[in-house]
Amino acid sequence: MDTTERTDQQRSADRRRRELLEAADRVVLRDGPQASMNAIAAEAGITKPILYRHFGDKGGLYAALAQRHTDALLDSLRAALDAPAERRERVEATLDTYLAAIEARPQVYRFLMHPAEGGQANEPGFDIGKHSAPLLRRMGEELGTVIEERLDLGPDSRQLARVWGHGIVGMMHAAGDWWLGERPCSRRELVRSLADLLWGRLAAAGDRIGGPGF
Amino acid sequence: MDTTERTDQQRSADRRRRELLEAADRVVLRDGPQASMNAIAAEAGITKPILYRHFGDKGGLYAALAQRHTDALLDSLRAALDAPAERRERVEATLDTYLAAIEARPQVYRFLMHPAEGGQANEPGFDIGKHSAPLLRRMGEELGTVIEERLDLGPDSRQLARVWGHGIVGMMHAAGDWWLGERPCSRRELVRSLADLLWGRLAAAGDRIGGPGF
DNA sequence: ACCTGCATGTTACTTGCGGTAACACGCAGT
DNA sequence: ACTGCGTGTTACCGCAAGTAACATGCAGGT
Repeated sequence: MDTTERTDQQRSADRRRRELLEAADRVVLRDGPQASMNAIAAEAGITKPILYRHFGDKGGLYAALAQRHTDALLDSLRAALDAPAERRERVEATLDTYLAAIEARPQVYRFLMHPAEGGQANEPGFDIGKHSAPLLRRMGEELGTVIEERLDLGPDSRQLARVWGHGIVGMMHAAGDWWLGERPCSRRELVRSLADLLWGRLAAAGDRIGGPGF
Repeated sequence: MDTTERTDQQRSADRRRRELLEAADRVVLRDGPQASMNAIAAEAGITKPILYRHFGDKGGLYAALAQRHTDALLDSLRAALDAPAERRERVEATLDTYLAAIEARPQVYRFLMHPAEGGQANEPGFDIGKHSAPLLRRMGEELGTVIEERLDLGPDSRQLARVWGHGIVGMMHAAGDWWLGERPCSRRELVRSLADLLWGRLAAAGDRIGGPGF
């Protein structure tokens, strides 16, 4: 039957695709976001056109690659979010999970955050990276959904939850990016500081002597 | 005298430099961050090598361009931060100033946030765009300084203030980016929602029926 | 056995960009 | 008139994305 035949072929193609993605992964892990198609093909032991047959263009490959890592990270975050503990504990666990991930694989993380590197970006027929960070968006939406599901925010809760989701994710991201570059403190301290911020310590803080305060 | 002569030349060079930057500005405003050196040169009515004589490489041009806008935006933010009003009012004014800026010139804003486009990045002697967003970093540092200057945060206030600075800026950025793409609400509403987040409404919110809440 | 279809792989090319070398003009000062 | 120097050009290199055209291995039908 052609169904079994096609299934066989499809499975083989899927396997190949996964192998290629893993090779690409290794290269990105080594070279960061500016990994070239040639380098990826070489790592996989093949040549460029095959990559293009499998993924269309560089944007396709990057999207597939990004989705793998994004899915994995989102799973971890969901686990931290779903842990049986107090709200503050879970917020801290979520922040810590994210920071641990970017700490473990900075190159991959940079790739996920800034995949628009493509270069001249000819985009003949397709618009790769029209806005830059699919991971940020997905995390923001996800967190927004969770917040809306579980918190009682009164009217406009949907809007508010989504804004907060994107806002919190952005806070996490920017602080993590800065922290990763300068390492001004331990991860634990960073987590506590950010959680404190979310817990309203900014509003609660007293003014410093000499001025009305921020 | 050679002093006056050199001053003349230097002034002429500076004028030229400013003209070139304005031409580059126009192109970036039109084409976004992927504006090519050729296009910028053409807009300025000259050819590539002159750009390279003035700015060294693309990174140099982008850095100069970024600094102009970054300085301007930071000035606006400082003004909002320094207004004579309650803390909450000023936080909202600052958020609104930033959002108004990115709303007015999305292309420029995208350029400032993702200038790492460099491409193959030969980097013969220099490392352009090693981390991606100088504007974010500068805003984060600036805000951190302001917070530390004016708020009494107890011990470790320096660390805490810097973390908060980068965190708040990141929140502003991510939420703004998302908002700019989807326009899910008015700017005013967005500002209020973010200020509410910073004011601890996340911690204060009640659980929804059926679960322990986020 | 033979031909056909198809996926897989290759080499060799085009296009477009960042960046540079070498050459040409204009205009001070001696 | 000759020299230095800043301004401008054309023509080129290297490299990366993406593509066309050709080769090969392996099903399955006749």
